[in-house]
Amino acid sequence: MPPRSRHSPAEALALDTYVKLMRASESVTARAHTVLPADLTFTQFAALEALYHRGPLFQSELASKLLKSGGNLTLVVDNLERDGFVTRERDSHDRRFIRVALTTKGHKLIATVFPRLATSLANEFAALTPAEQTELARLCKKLGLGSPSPAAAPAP
Amino acid sequence: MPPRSRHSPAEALALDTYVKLMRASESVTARAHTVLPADLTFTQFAALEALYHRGPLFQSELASKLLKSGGNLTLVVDNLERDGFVTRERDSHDRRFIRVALTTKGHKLIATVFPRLATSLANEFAALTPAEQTELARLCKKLGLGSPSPAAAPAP
DNA sequence: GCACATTATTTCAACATTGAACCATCATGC
DNA sequence: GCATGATGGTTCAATGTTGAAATAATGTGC
Repeated sequence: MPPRSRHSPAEALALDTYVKLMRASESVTARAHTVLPADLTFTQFAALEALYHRGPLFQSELASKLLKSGGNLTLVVDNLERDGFVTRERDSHDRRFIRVALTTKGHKLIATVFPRLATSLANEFAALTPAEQTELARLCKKLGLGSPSPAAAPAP
Repeated sequence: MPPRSRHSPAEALALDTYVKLMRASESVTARAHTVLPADLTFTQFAALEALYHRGPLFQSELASKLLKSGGNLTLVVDNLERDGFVTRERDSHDRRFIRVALTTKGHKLIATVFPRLATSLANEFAALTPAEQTELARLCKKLGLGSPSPAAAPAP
């Protein structure tokens, strides 16, 4: 016997919306990703993009922008450094910090690749009208901020 | 000099919407995930959930449901089998196929954990009204299907 | 100045993920 | 039957990912 769905209407609606949200983000990402060079991973792209649009950053800043762990960034920056796209430099005032900056090669790469991704994303989102995109952005922002529900509140 | 944004309005809107879409899906997933047992990964949960709601599946079916590669599923099922949550059984008619099924232990786990996730998701989506959730689901579905743009069409 | 906590990074084990190479099994055409 | 090709699964190398432990540098209280 298959388990009969015993969800409240609120749960059923949330589940359905969640599945569609995940499918949309995964498939748009997958399709847009195809315009990137095959040997550039999405995380590497995201790191280069952050450095491109914000200038040199500390590894910890990069980690929080990308919502990734510190240990992860160590590896990602390792690989980008090995491939000559970024440089590491210890901060002279506080030598715990490491400043990551684009090399000329890295700057050239992201300056070439980013516009391609922008075009590709615009193409994907052309499935929606501008008004629909604006509404989607608004709903996602509201959702991403989180509900001020008591169940989600951490103990003070 | 920071690169001046040289995007068309369509690209700027798509980029903004995309970032919010990704942030929303990532943060909702991260917050909802906290109700799962710490030693159960999200992919393992997703696999158990598929088996729970659809019954035994071939590994290839599981891979396509979860949008993951075949090689990946081999490892995920390995780990689930090692922990006693699923069993593998060769199909007697076509011995290339492997049928994956929940054990009693696996069934008990997902039957306990899934309602917790449903409640948690309902809590997250309470940030939106039911009408907003319905609209979000509609927009995500439309977006996930992809636009019938000529640029996305593969060569016949 | 010294113990102590704090912070940034690294290291490590475990798992996820992909894509390619490989193996086993089946189906087809001869 | 047997070559051939297609299909499902496994294996492998490389990268991503986390969380915890370890390092290193800084700041604080005394």
